[in-house]
Amino acid sequence: MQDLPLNQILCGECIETMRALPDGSMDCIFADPPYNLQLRGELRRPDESVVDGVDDAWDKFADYATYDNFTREWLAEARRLLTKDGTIWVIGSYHNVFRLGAIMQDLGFWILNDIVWRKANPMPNFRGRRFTNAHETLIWAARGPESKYRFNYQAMKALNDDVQMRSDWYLPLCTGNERLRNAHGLKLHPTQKPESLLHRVLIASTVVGDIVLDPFSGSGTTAAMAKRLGRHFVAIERHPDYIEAARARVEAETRLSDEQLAITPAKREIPRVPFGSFVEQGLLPAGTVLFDRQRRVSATVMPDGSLVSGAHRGSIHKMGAQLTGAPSCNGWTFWFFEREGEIVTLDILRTEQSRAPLLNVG
Amino acid sequence: MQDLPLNQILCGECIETMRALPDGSMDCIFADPPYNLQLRGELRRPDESVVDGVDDAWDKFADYATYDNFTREWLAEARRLLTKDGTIWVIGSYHNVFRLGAIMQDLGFWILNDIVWRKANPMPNFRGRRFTNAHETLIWAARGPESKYRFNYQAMKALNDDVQMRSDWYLPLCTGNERLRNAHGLKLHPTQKPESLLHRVLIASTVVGDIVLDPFSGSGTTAAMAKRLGRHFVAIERHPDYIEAARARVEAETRLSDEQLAITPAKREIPRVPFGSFVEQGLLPAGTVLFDRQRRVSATVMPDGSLVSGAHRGSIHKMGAQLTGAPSCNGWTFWFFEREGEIVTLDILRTEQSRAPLLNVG
DNA sequence: AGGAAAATTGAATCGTAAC
DNA sequence: GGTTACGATTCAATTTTCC
Repeated sequence: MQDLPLNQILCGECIETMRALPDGSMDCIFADPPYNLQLRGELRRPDESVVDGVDDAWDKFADYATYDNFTREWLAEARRLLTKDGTIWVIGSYHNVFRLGAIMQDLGFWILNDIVWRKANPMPNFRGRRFTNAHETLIWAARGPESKYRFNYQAMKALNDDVQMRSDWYLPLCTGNERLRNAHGLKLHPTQKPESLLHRVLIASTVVGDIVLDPFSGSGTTAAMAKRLGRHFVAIERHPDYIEAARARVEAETRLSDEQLAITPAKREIPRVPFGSFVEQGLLPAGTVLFDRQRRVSATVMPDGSLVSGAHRGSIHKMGAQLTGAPSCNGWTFWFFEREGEIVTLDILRTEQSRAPLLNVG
Repeated sequence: MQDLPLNQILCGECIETMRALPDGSMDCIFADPPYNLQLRGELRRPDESVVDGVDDAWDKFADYATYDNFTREWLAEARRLLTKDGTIWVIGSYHNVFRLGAIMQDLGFWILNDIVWRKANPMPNFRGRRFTNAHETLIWAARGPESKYRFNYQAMKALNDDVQMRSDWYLPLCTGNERLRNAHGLKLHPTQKPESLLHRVLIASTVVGDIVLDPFSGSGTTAAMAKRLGRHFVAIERHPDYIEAARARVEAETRLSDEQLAITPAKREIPRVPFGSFVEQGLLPAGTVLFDRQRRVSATVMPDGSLVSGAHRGSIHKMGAQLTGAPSCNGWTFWFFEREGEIVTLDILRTEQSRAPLLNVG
């Protein structure tokens, strides 16, 4: 672990570069391999604009056998690099994920979960010929059935408003300022993953100081999030433009403080804090008006900690779901309110609470 | 289609029984194959009660190769039985779905979507060692890449509050009265699928009168829902207890009325009416001036139903495309004209026509 | 400046009836 | 079966432009 090229983005072919790294040197691997999309013609939106699809050479394979051989090779190397108790995450779509999963099983990986990344804002199906392809799949696997892999259960539970994190994650695409762009203002990389996805992956399955490998680094999301979260990374990428941009991105990233990095202890569950306790304590007065990020819906806080909006009344979660028509809703992150002229998330109450243990309402 | 054992639950081994059915006889197939779950020992809840998992003999395979061979055999038969434009649905979990999907692709099936069934009430992860396994995956595939498969897009959109249906479906498990039970009140089948799931599958990909095959019929959900929705079924099951229960279940089921079975029709299935027929009937006089929404271009209606603008002459579609430089154009929604002081879309002619069948111009 | 309307965009395997 | 021409089809989130 001494001569590892830590916290670097290595330039080279993925398989070849992995071969130069020592056995059992990685605590975790995140891999976003080519999807082998096999797009045929150009696709237009109903307004006649052309969809900018993935037509890069790196996503072209002659046939399934060629793709499988490539997949088997890099996955075998990945398994060799993983520590005995390490885990690997591989992301894909229906075009390739079945081949990925089957080959992983054949190589001896032990699948722990398949995770569905439900996209908040997927591209629609413009021709009305299929269901909106609104998700991608992550396979999370241990090196083998006997691995004592790491899973930060309590941290995941805390991230999910104190109920077990499910295998379906609802996260937005990488857009706006987060998306890296070239000199012409066009997206640098066609498939840049959102930081929120890597954040959850790393928090779930690694600890501070762990070494994370990304064999298909691309725009460097894994590397950047590893640095932010106090993990080490080894990233591999072959395209010089991506490497240059990713290095600048990592450079600009700052590591969080140890305090911020202290995740929920795995031993015992932190007492769940009901929303109503904040109202009781006057930290959020009854009568306060909450609204969502877009200010499309609003509701008023009642003295018992319920929300009222029109004829509806319910918990912060129920009301968020009801007013948006969603099956469920995390009220802590859904609602916002105004405080000292600023708009703040409801979740700030819990954040501040955890830093001030004297106000324990457990 | 004459000697098919329609609307019966056949007793026998799945592959062998399929072999006796003729090529291209099934419009749709729904398959819920064994999951190859490799549960090591009993699973206990925190209160020490035993979780009633899948441990039936039919779900045991020696290794991946054995499972793959079985899978390849029944999927090959399924493909033979499918009509040219038929589709197949296969459901699985991370234990087996990657092998299913890869083999389907190898056999020539063309995947249309992978659908995530998000369970409203999944079993929690009692040990806290993984994410709650809260979904199963359905693979929806056509017989091949050139299939003109059926997808009732408008019906799915209507089911989803008029936004197109996504690839993630949120549906409850099969519980309560819907769950078949034996004489002891215990669940009859370990993996009985909810009727809502089959309802959506059948409404999405079949029409009234279609023939649906279920090679792993189990508790008969596919057969029951096919009968209710006016589809024919051929079901295969080898376990006598399941067959008996499923036959009684189907018997008790009633077919909905034709009225209740009417779904939102797709526009492309409504008979076409040539634009010229409206001119012939005088519903739109020759000489009428058409213009686009922004009144940027205009054209005059000729007696033969063509449009003229400057030196150009052509159909409503060709002219719309030509005058805007677009590669194609739907003239019906592109053009407007003035009627009784109001600006109306050209498409109003077809709308009014369909409401006044006496004006039949067929 | 501020608010409203318009434009942009995303890992996409995205026609078919009629002649 | 091949060819031609019709004509169906989009959601959410940002960002940019317009008033």
